[in-house]
Amino acid sequence: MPELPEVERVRSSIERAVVDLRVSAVIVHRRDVVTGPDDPPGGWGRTGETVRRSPKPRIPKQLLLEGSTITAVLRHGKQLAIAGDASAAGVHLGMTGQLLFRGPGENLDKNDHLHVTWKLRNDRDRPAGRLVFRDLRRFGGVWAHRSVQELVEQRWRSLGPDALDISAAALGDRLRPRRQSGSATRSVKAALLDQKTVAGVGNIYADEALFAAGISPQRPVNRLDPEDIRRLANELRRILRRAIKAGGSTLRDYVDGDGSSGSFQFLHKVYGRTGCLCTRCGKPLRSGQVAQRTTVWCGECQC
DNA sequence: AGGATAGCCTGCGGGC
DNA sequence: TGCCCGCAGGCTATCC
Repeated sequence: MPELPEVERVRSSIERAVVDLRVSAVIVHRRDVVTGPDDPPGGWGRTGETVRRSPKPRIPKQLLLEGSTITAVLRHGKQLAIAGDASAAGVHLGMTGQLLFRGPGENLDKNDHLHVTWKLRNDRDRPAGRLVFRDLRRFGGVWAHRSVQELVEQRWRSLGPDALDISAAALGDRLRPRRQSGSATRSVKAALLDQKTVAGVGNIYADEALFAAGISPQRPVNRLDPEDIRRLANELRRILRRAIKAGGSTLRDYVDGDGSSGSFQFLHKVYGRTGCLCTRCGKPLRSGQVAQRTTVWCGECQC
């Protein structure tokens, strides 16, 4: 659910609250949500044939910001990084993840899917609240790194350019199949959801951008002309910016770092509106599976 | 190489 | 009321 606009709201709200504070202690309530710099990329014991929930090595607390002063909170696509002066923590919210700031008096239930707590102190060494990572379904996680450079190298380098300021030229370049192999061309929706094409787009904003650009989600990428790509890049940037202004889309779990929900869900033109009438032509919107995801579009306005 | 698929995880709403 | 089923969805591994 959190896509680029929601993650950007989390970033700015958290950054405002925690920059210049020092992490006096970090508490990992659930070790399997944390991945260390030398762990396998998918995390430890979380995948495939490996024994699930196998014991994993303890990660030194200094790698999870303990003792660091927070210098910035960064974002690329849907990924966050809390930068400290001695280490950096990557945070991915997945479906239901939340990064929340709580002031000194404010309480949270430790048993309520709370996985990591960073205790914060100000420059006079007084308690200044805490930052917590919550995640009901645990599709998200926290990545411990020695530095922001290491985090970017290991986790962000393989991602495409950030969708918020993607140019038509960059989008066109990324959409083009890496190698021409016969007729194997994926749909534009599948390409948009692929974080290596462009970082930050999920199911909601893919559908909204394709509707705004008048392009069918099923259209193969090799049948997009330069004008289609120009419109798609423009609409993508425009919708993401409007969504950030509206505080993002809150469907169920999403709130920003202060606990505020968004209102862009009221401005969706297609997502979640199967059978409703198209705002442009008045015909009912259709839905189906595209790129293995529930997709809503207008059969009249998008081709 | 890219596409389809399964699996991770929990809560909720619909149907019976 | 209560149970079962399907669905929601970001990402990775695996197989085709």
